Amino acid sequence: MTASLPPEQSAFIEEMGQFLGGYGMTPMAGRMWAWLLLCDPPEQTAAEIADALGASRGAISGTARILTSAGFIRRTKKRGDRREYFSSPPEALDSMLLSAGQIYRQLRQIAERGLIAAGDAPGPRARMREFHDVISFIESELPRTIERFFNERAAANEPAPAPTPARGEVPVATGGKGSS
Amino acid sequence: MTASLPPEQSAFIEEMGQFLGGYGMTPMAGRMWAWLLLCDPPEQTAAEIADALGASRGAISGTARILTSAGFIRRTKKRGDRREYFSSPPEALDSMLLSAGQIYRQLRQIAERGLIAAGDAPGPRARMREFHDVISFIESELPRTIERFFNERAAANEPAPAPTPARGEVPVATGGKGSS
DNA sequence: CTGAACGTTCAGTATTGACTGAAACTTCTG
DNA sequence: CAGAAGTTTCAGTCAATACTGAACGTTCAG
Repeated sequence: MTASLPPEQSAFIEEMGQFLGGYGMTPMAGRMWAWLLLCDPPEQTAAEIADALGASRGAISGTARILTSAGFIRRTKKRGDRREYFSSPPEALDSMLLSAGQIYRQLRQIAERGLIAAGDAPGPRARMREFHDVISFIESELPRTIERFFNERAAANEPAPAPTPARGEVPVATGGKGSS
Repeated sequence: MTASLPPEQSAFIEEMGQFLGGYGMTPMAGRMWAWLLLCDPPEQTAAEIADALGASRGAISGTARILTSAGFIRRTKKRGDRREYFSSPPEALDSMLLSAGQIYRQLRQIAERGLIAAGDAPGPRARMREFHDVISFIESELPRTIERFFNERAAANEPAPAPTPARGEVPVATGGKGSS
């Protein structure tokens, strides 16, 4: 409503909404995450988010809980301030990839039950076995691939072999922003 | 439903329905695919499927089109027989994994537009860059992982032919794609 | 040619669930 | 303590959509 965002931004927000909305989450979850990815003070209050997205406070509240429990956003509370700040931390990406991995895990579990359901009929059993094996392979390989990404990038960014190569090497501008 | 299936089978069917239903496809698509994975004559007519799933012909017809265009099932028409036979071919798994890969592709494209939307504000740009790079990496690595599975399995099957002829089952496509 | 079996299309229905908005609850200021 | 600012909860609304069932089109047998 009050939010007249640049068209590219509202387009991105809407696309993320449709994307996540199409894959099990709510559209609002996608919009909120998108906004927290591109908002300029990286930490925003519920009111600011609601205003930017033209959504009700209730929707923000409910969505915030979902996104928090999924590890997509972080809630920060400051003493002496009733307000609660939301932000999209670097770990959000890990959480997202982890969630994607969980999909394969879930499907593999279903495939296992399907293998039982197939009984000992050779045809069905062969088809189900194939189904299960492919899923199972992806399930086990995906985390390895993800880890490889972070290893490679850490090596590229930090030639010094630090013992704790935290992946969030981007210094999230903590503090330093005035009140609005 | 006219056909009362074993509880494990209907459980599997329902789980697949809920799974695919939860991720963008319709529940019926999941149920139908599940049934084609575990039905004993691997090729079934629309009427048989409708009966097994307790669904209407219309639902089967619409779902069949979706699944066919997605490459999840195969339609076979025999001359001298008006009926049309549906089956779940081995390539269905490739199609499924390909679809999963497309998800990352789609998300990467959204991330690119997000990068534009971020403009040149350092904070948003850094977050969006990270977002984009992770997705992009997975997008490019996943096909490689899939190919590796088929290569490894083909290597395991090729030098030592299966000791059990397994009755005229279709020999699963042995890495049939002209990859090189 | 006539009739029947099969598949497709489409309007209608029922369900789901995402979002709104107001009321209740909590936390900080004067 | 009283009042205000902020957040959560929840019933209600609205739109999306998955499925049904009947009518239509099509193909093969008699």
